Amino acid sequence: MNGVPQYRKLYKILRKHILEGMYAEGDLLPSENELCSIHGITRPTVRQALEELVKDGLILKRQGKGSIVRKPLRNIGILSVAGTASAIGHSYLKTAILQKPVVKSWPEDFPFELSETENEAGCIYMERLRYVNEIPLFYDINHLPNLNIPRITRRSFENKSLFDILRSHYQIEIKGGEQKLKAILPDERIINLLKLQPGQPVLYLERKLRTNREGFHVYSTIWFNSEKHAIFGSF
Amino acid sequence: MNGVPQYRKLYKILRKHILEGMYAEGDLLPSENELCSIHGITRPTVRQALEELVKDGLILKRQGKGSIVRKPLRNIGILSVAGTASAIGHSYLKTAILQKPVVKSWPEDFPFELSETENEAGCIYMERLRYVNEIPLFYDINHLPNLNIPRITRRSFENKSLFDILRSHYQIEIKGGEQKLKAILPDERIINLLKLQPGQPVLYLERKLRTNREGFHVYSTIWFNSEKHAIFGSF
DNA sequence: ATATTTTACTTGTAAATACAAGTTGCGATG
DNA sequence: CATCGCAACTTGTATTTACAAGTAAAATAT
Repeated sequence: MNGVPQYRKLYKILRKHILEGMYAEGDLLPSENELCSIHGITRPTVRQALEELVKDGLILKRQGKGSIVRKPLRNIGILSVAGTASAIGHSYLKTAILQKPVVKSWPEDFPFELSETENEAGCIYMERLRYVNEIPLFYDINHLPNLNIPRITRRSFENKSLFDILRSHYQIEIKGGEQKLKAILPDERIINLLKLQPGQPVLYLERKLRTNREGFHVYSTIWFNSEKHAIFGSF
Repeated sequence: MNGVPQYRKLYKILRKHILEGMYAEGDLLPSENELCSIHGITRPTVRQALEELVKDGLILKRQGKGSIVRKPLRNIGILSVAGTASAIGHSYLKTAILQKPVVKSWPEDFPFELSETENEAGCIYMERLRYVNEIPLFYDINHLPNLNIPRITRRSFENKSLFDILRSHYQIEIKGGEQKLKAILPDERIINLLKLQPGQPVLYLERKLRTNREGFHVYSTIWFNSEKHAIFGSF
């Protein structure tokens, strides 16, 4: 546990408290000075931890008032999904692996620009279908460069997020990314996979995710049935 | 110009330099220590400015290396739009006001939850249609609470962003927000406004934007033709 | 009682300083 | 000549201190 910065530790503690419901929406966190004396650190360090929470959208700060707790959102991977009828309990989420990770060469018509090293390394490819309450919600395909990720094709991905595995086994963390969003009429294959009605549109996303390894990106293409659930974003 | 914090001034300078192309993509900014001596401020202040640029996605930082400049994106209001064929020059963007700001009561079926004060104040309503190269790209309706924004119904909005007017005349700045995204088949009215083919889907967004005035939100509903242009996001 | 001022809190900005940790290139060493 | 290691950079983390500015409630004056 050492090697983890103090502000990071405090961030994780506060994050846990908020997500576990120790505070109601609109409650104030302890003041910065209180957090200092509680955890035996100084104010700039505390402020760094709070800054992270602001980035997550878990608090907002008001000068003269304090740090206000906001309602947390449910996430699926790094996708935030909001139900129109009811919230999605993570217990009802299921993942089917349609294609286990395999080594391939990059597709000819790959929609993203690749760096030299990524191109030479070849790629790992996988396909997943995610269900909520037994109904398919979205289908995604993922490409990542075959760079220093040994044995990834052997790992079991059932009920584990790709991002969790990258983080825990390879110390690869998602730091951000870019995405392109469209509404499209999907082709036959997607219609069958997501069990869509004819003429029913889907959200189509292309994303390039940045990681803590420079030049190592995760590329995802996602088809999302937004009839009953919407994609939710906070910024 | 006093009253503006130093880190904010430096942020604006660096932002300008990056957007005006003083640096190519991948270039390094001057080091933090160099920026300190150039502008006569200390490192924490410089780091605050750089932090803002990171948030904007204009730079990324690598420990031991420096602050790397990234390619800037074009924005329309607070929407980022990427062209599939060619980039959108802002000179080709046109705005038509379908409904000038008027005072109304909040709609019955308003999709957002309102605070007490917002509810009592009533709302300002406006509709716009935005064109790129004479082709309608998206239609948006906006609701904002009628709280301390005198004479807004009198102002001209031609070629001026709603957000620009809120900022310059009322010191209201957008600090963030939440959005819900879906792919839908639009109704007749939207089909006509955006000149869509029958059966052609659109991106539908509902957003609630937070401002520096507590309890003052801007609510937008957007129908976006994503056939030729996609919505682009950085996170 | 009500309105105003004060006070005690909150977060925001800023300086000066120190050391840790990652990156890169130069130079000594084999 | 090739390689290793060191030195000189870079950003990351952390402390200490000070004052400014916004908020809200208590104290005071009207």
